[in-house]
Amino acid sequence: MAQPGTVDRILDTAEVLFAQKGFAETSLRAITSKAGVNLAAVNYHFGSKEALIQAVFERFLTPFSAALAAKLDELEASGTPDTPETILGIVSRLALGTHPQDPQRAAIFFRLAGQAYSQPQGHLRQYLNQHYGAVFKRLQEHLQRAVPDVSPMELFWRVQFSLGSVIFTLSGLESLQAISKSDFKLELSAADITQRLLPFLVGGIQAPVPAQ
Amino acid sequence: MAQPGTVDRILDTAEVLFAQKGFAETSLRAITSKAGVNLAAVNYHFGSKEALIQAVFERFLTPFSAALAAKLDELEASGTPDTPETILGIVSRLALGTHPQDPQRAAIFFRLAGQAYSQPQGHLRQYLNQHYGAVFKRLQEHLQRAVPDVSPMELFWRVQFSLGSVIFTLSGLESLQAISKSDFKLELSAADITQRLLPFLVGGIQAPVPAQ
DNA sequence: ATACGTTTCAAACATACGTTTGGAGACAAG
DNA sequence: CTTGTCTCCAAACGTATGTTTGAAACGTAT
Repeated sequence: MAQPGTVDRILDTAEVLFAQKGFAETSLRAITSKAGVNLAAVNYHFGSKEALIQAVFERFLTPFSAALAAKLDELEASGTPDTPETILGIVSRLALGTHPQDPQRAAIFFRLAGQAYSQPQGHLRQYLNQHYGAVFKRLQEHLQRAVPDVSPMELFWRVQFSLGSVIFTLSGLESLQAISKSDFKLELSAADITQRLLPFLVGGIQAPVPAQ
Repeated sequence: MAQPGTVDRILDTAEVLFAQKGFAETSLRAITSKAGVNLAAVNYHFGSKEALIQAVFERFLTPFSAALAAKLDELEASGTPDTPETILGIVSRLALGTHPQDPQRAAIFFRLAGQAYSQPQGHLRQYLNQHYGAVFKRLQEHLQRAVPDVSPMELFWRVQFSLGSVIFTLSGLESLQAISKSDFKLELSAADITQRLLPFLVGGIQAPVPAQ
């Protein structure tokens, strides 16, 4: 049988390196040498570099979206009325807590997501939408019930704005933490920042729509 | 003397291609062949590919930050009280209007900025901060006066959140416009989206800070 | 007209990359 | 023991990249 963990070692290493340096800037040689496996292992187990990238996302997103779907089931069963706070709170607690054994994991993932979304060709963007779009739509419907005064199209854009805030902030977390620390002599964790993000997003999502 | 416009033709082409496909994914051969200049021209005129990237940013940011500084002078001289709407309005009108002859130019720049910020090593991020940090600080001070109830640190983070919304949205503009068009049968321009961004950001920036 | 600095150009250089290959080794089934 | 399958590995392949080179072309000033 296979040497135990070759596939996982590749995924673990690739995840970190992709987040650190980007997809194009991370070579298979860098991944395999750091993971302690042979260069050919990536093409043998995954087929290509691009398939490896997709596998990295899949490994993170599948449990996340499953957990999110479960939480939404729970919310609907309980009959709690939708508010922006509860819905966004669910997402943020989930994003930070899907891998509680490794608090850095969430930050890595958001950096990956930032990389994926800034890929202009939109290849990954399309893949993510295709595979996880359903849960995303469901989330948006709950939000719509929470802010009925905001039109669906307006809300669509506000969700995109929110996504931007989250991904951008968490994908540049280290630089921003450094600035914040030197300017305000206060070190903030990813959880701290998420806590600050929440009221910002709530304020933005339920802001009054100008008459136009 | 030089064939007129070699440098500018390179900059024009590089700007578009970098925004379309990213820095690493855009080769000097792609730039020079599309620009109709010799491959060696980049290294002759700029020194290296990285220097070309910096030059592209410089050409856009220098007039923008100068215009922003002038607008802030104007604002201070007029004695108008600071509000989030006026300050963010200045920035957004400037971003869309710095190159009025080419409305697509602003979108290109934000895609570039998105690329730069998602570069994890932060090389460009540092360069941008170093060269244009002063205007940025000044902008933040005005915002602080507009929302005195938000602590400086809280505001710092909210500005970062806002930056994320702007850059993320405008850098992925085409994909988002396509989704919006197919879902809502309505085509939106960059200016339309900026108009929707503004109340979202204002709502976020002046949202109540939780007791904590 | 000549000389000179600048710019352009085709070609080559060195290197790094993703991928492929052919064989060696391990293990289970017949 | 033999066969077959799966995994690992060193090496090589083909290609694309950023950069450098040396000569040709150009415009200007002497």
